[in-house]
Amino acid sequence: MLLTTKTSSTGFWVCPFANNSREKPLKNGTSQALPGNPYSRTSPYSRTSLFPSSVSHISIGLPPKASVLSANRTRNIRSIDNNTEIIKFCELGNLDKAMELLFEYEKLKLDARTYCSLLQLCAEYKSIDNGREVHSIIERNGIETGGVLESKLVFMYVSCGHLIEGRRIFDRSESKNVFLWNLLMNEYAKIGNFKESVNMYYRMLELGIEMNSYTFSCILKCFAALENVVEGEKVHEKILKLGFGSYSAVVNSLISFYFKCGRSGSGQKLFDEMRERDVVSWNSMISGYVANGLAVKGIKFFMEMLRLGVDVDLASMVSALAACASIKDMLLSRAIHAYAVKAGFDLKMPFTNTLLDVYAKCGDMDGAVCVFENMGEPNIVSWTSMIAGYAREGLSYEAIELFHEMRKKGIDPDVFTVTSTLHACACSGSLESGMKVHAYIKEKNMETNLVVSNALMDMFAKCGSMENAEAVFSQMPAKDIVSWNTMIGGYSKNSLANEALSLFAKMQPHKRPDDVTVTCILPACASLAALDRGQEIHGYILRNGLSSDHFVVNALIDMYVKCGALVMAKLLFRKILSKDLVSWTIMIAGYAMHGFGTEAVATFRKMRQAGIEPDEVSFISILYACSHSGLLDAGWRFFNIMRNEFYIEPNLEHYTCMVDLLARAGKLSKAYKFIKGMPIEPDATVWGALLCGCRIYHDVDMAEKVAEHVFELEPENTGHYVLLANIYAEAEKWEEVKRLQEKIGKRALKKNSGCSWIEIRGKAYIFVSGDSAFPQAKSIKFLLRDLRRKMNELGHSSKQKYALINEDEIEKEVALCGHSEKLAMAFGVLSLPPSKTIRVTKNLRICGDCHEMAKFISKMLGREILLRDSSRFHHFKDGSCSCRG
DNA sequence: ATAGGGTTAG
Repeated sequence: MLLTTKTSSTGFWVCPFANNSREKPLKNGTSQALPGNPYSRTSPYSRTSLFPSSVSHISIGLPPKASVLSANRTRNIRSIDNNTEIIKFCELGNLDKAMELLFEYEKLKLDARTYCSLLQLCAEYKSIDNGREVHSIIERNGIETGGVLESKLVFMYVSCGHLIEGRRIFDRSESKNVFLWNLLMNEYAKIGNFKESVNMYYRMLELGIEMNSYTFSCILKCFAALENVVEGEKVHEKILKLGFGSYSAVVNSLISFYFKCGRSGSGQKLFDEMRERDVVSWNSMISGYVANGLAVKGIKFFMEMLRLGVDVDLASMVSALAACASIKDMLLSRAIHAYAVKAGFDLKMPFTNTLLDVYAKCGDMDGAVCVFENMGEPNIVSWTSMIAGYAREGLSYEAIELFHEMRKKGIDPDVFTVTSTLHACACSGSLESGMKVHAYIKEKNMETNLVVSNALMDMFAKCGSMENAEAVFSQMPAKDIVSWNTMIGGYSKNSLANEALSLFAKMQPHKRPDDVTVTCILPACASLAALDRGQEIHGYILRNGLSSDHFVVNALIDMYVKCGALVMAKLLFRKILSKDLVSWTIMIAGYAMHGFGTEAVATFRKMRQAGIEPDEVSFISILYACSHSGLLDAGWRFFNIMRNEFYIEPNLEHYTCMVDLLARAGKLSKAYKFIKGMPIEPDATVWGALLCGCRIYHDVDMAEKVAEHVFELEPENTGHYVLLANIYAEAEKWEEVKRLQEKIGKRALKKNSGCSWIEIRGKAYIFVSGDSAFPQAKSIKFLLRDLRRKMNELGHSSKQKYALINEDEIEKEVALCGHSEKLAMAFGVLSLPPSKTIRVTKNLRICGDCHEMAKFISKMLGREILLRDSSRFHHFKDGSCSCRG
C-alpha cells in the first residue's frame, strides 16, 4: 500500500483494511420448502406396499367385470353403485381406474362425496390434470359446490401447487372454514409470500373467524420471517387470551419466533414455564441458541436431553452437530456422530449433510470429501456445502469446478449454490467464471432473488467490474441495506470515491446507513481527503451509537489520518480500549505519512509491548515510516526482524520501501545492487524509487541505467519520462532533454494530467493542469504573479531549471502538469481566513517549484499549508516543510 | 385434510 514513487497512484489512499475484510454474519432470511417425505401416509409408495396384492389384482382383474355389471343395472340403482364403485377405487389408491369410471359415467350426477374422494386422491397424487377433469365434470353437471366439495377443490388445487386457482375458488366461496384459511396462509408462507399470509390473518381477525393452533403456528412463522416483533407479540397476547397457552405446538412456535427475532430471553422464559415439553420444544431451544451464536448453550440443552432421557430424534442430532460446526468442535462432533450411528440416524440425509458441513467449516476439506464420497447420492445441499467449504478455504478453483461438475451430474444449482460459487469467483477475482455463473442465474431467472443479486454485485465489484455491478443494482426491484453497502463498498475499493459518495447520498432516503455502510464510505472520504464529509459521517456515527464497532473506529481513524487531521486520529486512537492489529497499523502508517518517523517507531514498539504480532502490512507501514524520515538503520533493523523473527517473506512493497530508504540516503549503488539481488522480479515502482533518488543526488549515469528498466516495465507512464527529463535538465544536458521530448511526442503517450483539489466549506474545488477555466482565475493568476515577483526579489532561487522543463514546449499538457497545486493553494489563500490551515490534495507528486512556492507562501503570508500528494503529507510552516526537502 | 424443531448463502 504505502508506495513512495507511484506517480499516478490514488489507490494508496484507499484504506486497505476497514471495508475489505468486512463480512457480517446475517440472519437467514428465507426458508426453503423441504422435499416431499416419501414415508408419509398419503404418499403413493406406502399404499402400494400396504396393499400390494389387492392393487395388482384389481387393476388387472376387475375392469371388464365392472363394466359388465354397470351395463346391466337400472339407471337409479346404477348411480348409487357407480358412486360406491368409484369411491372403492379411490380408497384403494387407484386413481387411473377411478378416473376411467368417472369418464364413463360423465353425464351422471354423482354424489358430492364421490367427487370429494376423487379430488382427495388427485391432491395426494399431485395430479393436476385429473383434478382439472374432475372439476370441469362437476361444473358441466351443474353440481352444487358449496361446503365440503368447494373446500376439496381448493385443497386439490393448492396441493397440486396451483395456489392462484385455489385462491380464486376460495375467494368466491361463501363457506370458508378455518381449515381453508390455514391451508392458504401456510401455502403463501411456504413460497415466501409472508405478506399475503399476514393479510389473510388480518382478514380472519376482521371477519371474526375462530382461529386454532394451526393459525397461530403459521402466523408466528410469518412475523418471525418479517422480523416484526411487535405484531408477533400481539399474537402472543391473543394466544394467551384465547387459551392456547398450553398447546405445545403453539408454545413451540412462540419459542422459535422469539429466537428468530433474536430474543433468546423470551424463548428461554417460555420454555421454563412449559408444563409439558416435547422433543420439538427441546430441539427449538438447541437450534434457537445456535442460530443466535450461542452454540455452547445449545449443546448444553442437547446434553440435558440425554441426561433426562428425553427421546432424541434426528432434528436434535442435526442441531447439536450444527452447534459443533459453528464452534468448530471436531471432537464433540465425532462423539455425536458415534451416538448417531448407534441410534441409526447417521444415514439420514440431513445428518450426513450436517456432518459434511462440520468438516468443511472446521477447514478439514479432506474429511468433507470423505463424507461426500461415502454418502449414497449427494443432494443439492451436500454439493453446496462442499462448494461453500472450498470457497471459505480460499480454494476457489475447486469450488468453481464443483459447480460445473454438479450440473453435469444433472443437479440444478439453487440460490444457495450460486451464492457460494459467486463468493468463490469474487475471492479469486475470476470475472470469467463469475460471468458463467451469471449466465446460469439468468437462465434460471434467479436474478429476482435479493441474496443472489447481492452476491452477483459483490462478485463484479471484487473482480473490478463496477459497470456490471451497477447493471445488476439498477435493475433490482427491491434493494436491502446489503445491496447498498455492497455497491458503496465496491466503489470505494475500486478507487471510485466520488461514485461511492454520490451513491451514499442517494441511499439516504431509502435506507438508514448502518455500521457497515459507514465503514464502506469512510475510505472514500479518506481517498478524496474530504475532511468535512468525513466529519459529518463521524457525527452520524456518534448520533447513532455506531462507535462501539471496531471496524467503524478503525475506518474513522484511517479517514482522519488520510485527511491530514492527525491530532483527531491520535485522540480517537488513544480512546480505543482494545486496539487491534489494524488500529496500530493505521496509526503507524499515519505517523509515517506525516513524516513523524520516530513516533511511528515508538508506536510500533508499543504495539509489540501490547502483545500484538505485526503482520506484513504493519511492516510495510513501519518501513515506509523509516524511509520517509530517513531512518536508515532502523529501517534495516525492521527489515531483518521481519524476515528472521517473523518469517515474513518481503514482497514488492517491502522492497520498494527499502530501495526508497537507500536511495534517499544517497546510497544509490547499494540500492542498485539491492534490487539486483532481489529474489523476486522488481517492478517499475521498485526501479522508480531508485530513479527518484538519482534525481535528488543528480546522478545522471545511474539514472540512465535505471530508466531503461523503468521504461521497459511501464512504457506508457508519462511520469517516468518527465522525471528523467528533469534529471537531464537539472544537469543542463539540453540535447538529452530534447531527445526525450521527441520520444514522448512520438509515443503520443496518454496524458496523466495533474489535478489538485481543495475543500472549502464542504465543497470541493478542482484544478486540472492545462485547464484555464477555474474559479477566480483572474485573482489567482494575479496573486501567483505577485508571489513570483516577490520570490525573485528576495533572491529565492526560483529555479530556472523547473521553469525550463515545465513551461517549455515538451507538450503543453505535460508542461503544465504540476501547476494545479499552485492554483489550488492560491485559491485557498484567497478563500479561507488567515487562521485556517490550507488543505490541498494532489493526485500526483508535488513538483519542485510548487514545493518552493508553498514554502514561500507559508513564510511570506504566514499561512499554514497541508498538502497531500500521492506519496505523503507536506506540512508547510514558517518557510519550511515537514518532508525536509 | 392444514402446523411447531433439523442441513447449504449475500
